[in-house]
Amino acid sequence: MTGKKEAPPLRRRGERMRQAVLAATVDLLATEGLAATTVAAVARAAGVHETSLYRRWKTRENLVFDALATHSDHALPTPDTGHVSTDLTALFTALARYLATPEGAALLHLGTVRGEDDLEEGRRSYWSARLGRAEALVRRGVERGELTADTDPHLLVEAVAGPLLARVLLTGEPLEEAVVPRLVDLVLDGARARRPDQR
Amino acid sequence: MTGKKEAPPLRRRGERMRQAVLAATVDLLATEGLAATTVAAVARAAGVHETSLYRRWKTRENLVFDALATHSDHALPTPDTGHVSTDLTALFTALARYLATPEGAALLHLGTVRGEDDLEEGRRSYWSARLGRAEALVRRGVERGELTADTDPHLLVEAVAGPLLARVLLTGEPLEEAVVPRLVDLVLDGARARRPDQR
DNA sequence: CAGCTATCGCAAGTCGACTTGCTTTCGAAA
DNA sequence: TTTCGAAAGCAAGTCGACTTGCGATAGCTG
Repeated sequence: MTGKKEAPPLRRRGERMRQAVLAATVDLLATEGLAATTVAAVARAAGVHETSLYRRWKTRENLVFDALATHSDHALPTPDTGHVSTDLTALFTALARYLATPEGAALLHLGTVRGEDDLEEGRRSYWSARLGRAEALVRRGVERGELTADTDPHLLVEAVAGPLLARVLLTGEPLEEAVVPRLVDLVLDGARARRPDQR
Repeated sequence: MTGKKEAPPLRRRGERMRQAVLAATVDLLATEGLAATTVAAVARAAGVHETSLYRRWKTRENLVFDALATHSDHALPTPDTGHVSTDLTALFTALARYLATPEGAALLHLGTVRGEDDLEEGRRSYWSARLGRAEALVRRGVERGELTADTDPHLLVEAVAGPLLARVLLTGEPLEEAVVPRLVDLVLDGARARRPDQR
């Protein structure tokens, strides 16, 4: 036997526990699928009690979404090629690619805002942050003179991102990457065609 | 007493039962909210056994979605003003207005495609039908010469509808009707700007 | 190192979605 | 009218999400 205790129940607390649980969740998600990623299963895999999960994340959806949101951070680039078109295409192609994976689809489904007030704030802020990143690309394009000053970055980004999300969530269409540049071109052309006296 | 039977347990079957249940579901949804619209509650309200609901609709989500889908049929117009811009604006303004209601939001949430194969076919076909209706408007515009022949109706419609859905589902933004004409203009301008030699 | 408290472990239980096996009855064809 | 299969009623039970109350302890603070 080792000199140390054989298997101290491996008490996890605070941030350490959080990390272990999120890792176990992502792992379960990838290997067993969303349906099998039950709260009890995650608790077992992470060596933590089920109640603790509920106390920290309140609901299963919060837990899984948190895990996926944290995990997805490393999946989306922040391109800066000097051209709005290229930047947007790169960013949203990566998004499309990610949404085509099981994890991406799950993230999208669980990232849906249901109630009004509660702690869904996490969901809202997550998407706001992601879309905000894309809006920055557009703003840089405006500063470079590629787009007119009256361009609405928010609307423009929504027009590109919305269809991608809608495909996955609504019609379940394959979401080929080829649509991304077509969408970007369509929307950018539309933005450039706008007359400045537009109200 | 009446000459007829006083209260024969009001046996409902087949199509009659279906109508009664869907009506009861919509009613519950409107008065008590989505959370209170439990399968047991619907069964009680419709005077039908819970098991019967499961046998016909398989899941609660299918039931509620079916009820809302049937109900929403009367909420969306099929405009024909002679101009693509006006037509699309009218159609999607109505959609935006509907999505702003509790029923509309619920429909959107429950209309989300989750699994792959099963009987989610209803969801997919529902949205395909709606979007197809909008695509017809675009096609008419092409025939009238308002848009070039290489216009992709599917992509164009997605570009307008996607952002509306995304707002409700993801960021939960208010979804003011004013964005609809702006979106329509943006996308139509983009479509008109496309060069025919585009691959 | 003693003390304190937020955090976690644990047991027991609620609730609603969904299933299964069996009986009853409607309703239409023979 | 008789008959017979599909559709509905009914009972009992599984399963997973979520709650509650209480006892145990980790781990920072003085």
